[in-house]
Amino acid sequence: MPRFFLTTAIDYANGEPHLGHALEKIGADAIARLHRQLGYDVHLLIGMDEHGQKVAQTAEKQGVPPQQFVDSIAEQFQAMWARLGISHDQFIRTTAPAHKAAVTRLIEQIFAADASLPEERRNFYERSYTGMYCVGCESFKQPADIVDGTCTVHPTRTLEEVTEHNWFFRLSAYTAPLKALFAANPGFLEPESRRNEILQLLEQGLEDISASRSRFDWGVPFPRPLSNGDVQTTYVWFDALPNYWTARFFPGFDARAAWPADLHVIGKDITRFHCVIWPAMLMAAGEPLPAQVWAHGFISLGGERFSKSAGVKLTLGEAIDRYGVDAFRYYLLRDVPFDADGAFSWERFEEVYNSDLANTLGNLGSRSTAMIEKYRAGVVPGCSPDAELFAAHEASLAQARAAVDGARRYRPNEVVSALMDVARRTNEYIQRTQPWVLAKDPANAAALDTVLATLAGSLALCAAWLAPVMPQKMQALWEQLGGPGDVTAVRLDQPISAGDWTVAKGTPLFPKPEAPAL
RNA sequence: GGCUGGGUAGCUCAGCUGGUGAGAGCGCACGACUCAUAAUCGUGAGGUCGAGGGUUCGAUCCCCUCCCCAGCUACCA
Repeated sequence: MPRFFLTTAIDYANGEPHLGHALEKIGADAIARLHRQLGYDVHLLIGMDEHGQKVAQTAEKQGVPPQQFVDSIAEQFQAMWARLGISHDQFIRTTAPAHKAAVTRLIEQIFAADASLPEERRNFYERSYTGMYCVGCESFKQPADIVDGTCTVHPTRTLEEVTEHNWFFRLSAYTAPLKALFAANPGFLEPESRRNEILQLLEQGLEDISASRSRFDWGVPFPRPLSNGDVQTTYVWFDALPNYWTARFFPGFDARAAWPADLHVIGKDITRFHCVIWPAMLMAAGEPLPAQVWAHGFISLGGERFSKSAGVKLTLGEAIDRYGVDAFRYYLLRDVPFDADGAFSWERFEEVYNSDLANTLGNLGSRSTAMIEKYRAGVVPGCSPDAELFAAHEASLAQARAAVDGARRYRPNEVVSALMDVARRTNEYIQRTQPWVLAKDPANAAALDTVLATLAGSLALCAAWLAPVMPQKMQALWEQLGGPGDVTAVRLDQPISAGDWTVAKGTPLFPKPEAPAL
């Protein structure tokens, strides 16, 4: 069984989970579930990035120790992922001892490689950095952030010129190797628009970056002291990025988490870190690179990019409560292409729920199970389904598969649309064959058998293929059809037959909200 | 400023390397049907394919200029 190891970005522990976090997890979860049902041995890794200055500051403002603070944030995130049905195999936290030890190990691995290099080529070296420091932000400012001698956030504070002595990482040495990587394997970063940004960056040439910090200590101590004896704190990205690599050093993890990963699912705002710094670190350490990075887009709200302030207008809880978890997952995956941005709106959510879920799919389930009960006492005829219709279905399934495990990967929204094609096509088929007319004349029994078998078979396909998107609702549909066991265990790469199942029409899968009284 | 991507029916978007009548879903209008969650099916509505110019026998798709939107332009993450 081939292995598929995918990760999401670890979420920064300085606030509550919001729609943007959810989009990434739901997308990665759908990809993971689809791969499981396609026969892969999947390992989905998610987690929290809990170090760094902002976390320490936020904890201080709330008057709690940082560890206690991140513990409560991590709890909130995990509760949300459970509620959303995220099927991760591992939840990593960068404050875990196993992670911290492994980060040290990776950095030491780079130092070990440096031992055989001449000094001017070593990856880690000490250097003084002089920059404009804003006391308000407690961080150095780049020229672009400085207007009239002050930072844009704190115009009343004067910037101070501060010199800091740090460990540096020779990122500049990786300009050429990274260019070679993209030349040999353009697909390392998808989609293409994001790749172009990185290629442009490489064209400009990379600058070295600091790998340690002196101004705060909420992090992993940098493994080697400076020549003056000071022990600094590892720069957060040298702590956060390695989580993908450190996951396998946790107790109980084995080959499924073996490095390298097959896929990093990240937001488009952090491609630079995952496609430049991270591969450079791995090259320095002599480690293999992940197979692919997928940068998804963002979801906006009311025309504005999603952020904490926008989160005030929309909490995940109310979005989930509107039509249920599965409908929320469906809406996000259906309406936000995984390679571009999308917009959230209640109007659109309602439209998608009514049209796709209630009318097209839910009603197809209702009418099909009703007819099988009415005309065949609930038993699905054992004959073959309509060959022509199923040939068309097969074409849709091929598209769905290509969208997740082929030329178009990874686009769960295309899987969703391919399966809606199946449902729509089946509704047309019903209208065309008119089973209620066939049922009136016993001479048409064989034809009616074929129609009913086709309906059950088509619905079984929908249930199995949409289970990765809507696990609970599709399990309910599967049970109404009389399918055996757990729908999430159904293999998508093998034939699915509903012959001889016993259906039981239940309550509507996607009930429409009560119409307002006029 | 530089770079990248985009501007196609009311809405969300497809349209591979240029070629007979520019498409889908939703919404809308009309019609059909009754198995079904007043659901479904069919038909239609005719959008200067951002603007202007160019190349070509012919361009939504190629080139140039301009306008508008989004993103990136590196150590907060």
